Amino acid sequence: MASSIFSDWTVWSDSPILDAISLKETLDGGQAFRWNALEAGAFEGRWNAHVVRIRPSVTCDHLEYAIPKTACPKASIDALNTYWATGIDYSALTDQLPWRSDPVIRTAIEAFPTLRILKQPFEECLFSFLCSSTKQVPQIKAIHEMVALRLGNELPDGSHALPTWSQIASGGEAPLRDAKLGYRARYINQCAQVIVERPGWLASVEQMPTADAREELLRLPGVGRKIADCVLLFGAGRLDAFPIDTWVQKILGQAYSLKDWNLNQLQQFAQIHFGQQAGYAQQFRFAAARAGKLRL
DNA sequence: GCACAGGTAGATT
DNA sequence: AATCTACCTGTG
Repeated sequence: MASSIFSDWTVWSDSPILDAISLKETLDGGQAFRWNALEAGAFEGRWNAHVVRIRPSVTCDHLEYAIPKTACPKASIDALNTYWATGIDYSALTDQLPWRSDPVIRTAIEAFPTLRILKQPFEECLFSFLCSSTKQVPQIKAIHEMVALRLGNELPDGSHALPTWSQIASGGEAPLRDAKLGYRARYINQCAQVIVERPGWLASVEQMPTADAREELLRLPGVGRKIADCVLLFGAGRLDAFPIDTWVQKILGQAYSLKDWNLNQLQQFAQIHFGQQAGYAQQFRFAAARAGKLRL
């Protein structure tokens, strides 16, 4: 076997414990778009300047990781813990969801018992979901690779990071069009121009209370309620953010008999019935719906 | 050829 | 305030 640029597999002592199906759904179910499956249940992912591999241990009671030999181990493990929000007790949160009274939630948790919400870099997450409108996961992933290759810094393994907003702004719209972003290219370029004109603004948005942060994100071209809530949920740990897309709309319509409700009414319903973990509950329903576990 | 895919913004009822 | 429609590209 050829020598690898990656370190040996190492125990990730603070790792979450996930079954294989929940792990795949968490990494490749539409929250993040830069994870790829390797052999033997392992995954390789990229965010900011990090390239990380993870896999279940032989005994499946923790995860192991590997990083490029040139990477700083301490920075990498800190980044992993942040990305996975390992400080949050997801098994306790799962138990707080209304599965006892809600058969949809119960079915979804049975299918993906250890599903988690990632805490991705806020600025990258905004880019990701600007790419996502009326696109399917494989296409979104392909777009990410093309944009990274054209505009992002090279990483230790020869692949590329996603570009910073500054790099996107400098590149203009053309490379985004080349990356098959279509009409989204104009929005992304406009966002980049706005963001570089206001240094520190986007970072400050991440720190705001959820409602204020959402209001700020909605000022960006191409960012509507759904994308804003995805960025808050998957990029800022706001589990109360509740993105309503075509899937969720269908689920709420069928399973909760809310067929003729409009988006605002559905938002209200979610806030009242699913509360502080509304977004987490939504991700369970979304995963179950996509897996065909719900009658829709 | 044509509808549809984890939307949004602007125009038109 | 609710309902069209254009906007790109890929897939079935």
